[in-house]
Amino acid sequence: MDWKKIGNDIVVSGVDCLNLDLTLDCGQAFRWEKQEDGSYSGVAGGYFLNIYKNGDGGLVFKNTPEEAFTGFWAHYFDLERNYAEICDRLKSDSLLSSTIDAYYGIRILNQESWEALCSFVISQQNNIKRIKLIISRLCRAYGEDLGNGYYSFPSAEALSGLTVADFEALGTGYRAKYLERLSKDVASGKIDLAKIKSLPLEEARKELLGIYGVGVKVANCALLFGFEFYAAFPVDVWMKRVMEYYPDGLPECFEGIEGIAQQYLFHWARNNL
DNA sequence: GTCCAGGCATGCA
DNA sequence: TGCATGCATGGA
Repeated sequence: MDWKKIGNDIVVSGVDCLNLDLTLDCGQAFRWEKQEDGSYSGVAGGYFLNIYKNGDGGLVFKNTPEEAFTGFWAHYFDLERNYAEICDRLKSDSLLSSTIDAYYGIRILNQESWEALCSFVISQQNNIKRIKLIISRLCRAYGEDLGNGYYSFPSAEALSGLTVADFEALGTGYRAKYLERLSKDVASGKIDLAKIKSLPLEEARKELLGIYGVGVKVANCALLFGFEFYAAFPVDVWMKRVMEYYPDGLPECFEGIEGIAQQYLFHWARNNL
């Protein structure tokens, strides 16, 4: 991975295995929208970003300060990780072999713990389109105004004063009571997300499972997308169908990177099952 | 109108 | 421990 500043843009070359359509619109993050020119706009880490690939395959971070790129976006897009090597390894599994060829370029986005946990509590028994709708309302109502109609994901502190009725008004349905308690507990420090991130996987999962409204599926999504546990393997209604292809358990080549394998299988399931 | 979605808490055996 | 049930909402 190599990058340089061109005007106000950061242009990254040598990034293999990154398909923006597949990565930004595959149900791991809910705040990216494709623009008419094919680029993607969204917000993460309190930063607005417009991103696209240029004709040379370079990844263009438009109007992006160097410190935002090095301090946040490079890690968010997991640019330091060798996905080509990872995909080669996963392709020793026969189902993933064809799946990775078909959907090459899905990456894991390293989202902030709070946003990921909160988003996946909202995601339960819900569809991706409506998850995006609810989160968009949440950010517009309580996030920081970044201009041009973009808002940051509201902090736990910003949400800690809301009532259950306030969350219901966003369309969160029966999840409102989970969000109300979660916001207060994270804001007060009763739930320490940074500490959870520092624990071994099994202990981190146990901590998350102790949170009201967080079960196995939501915990594993949060672990994978918000706590950098690449061995977390979320199983939702789609993945349950995929699991019939692995009656003897997951193959050895998934070891340690189960979450990346899962993203390809999830995408395959949604398009083929 | 019915069914479903990146499920969970609760009650009951 | 495992299983049935209720739950809010909006799109198909």
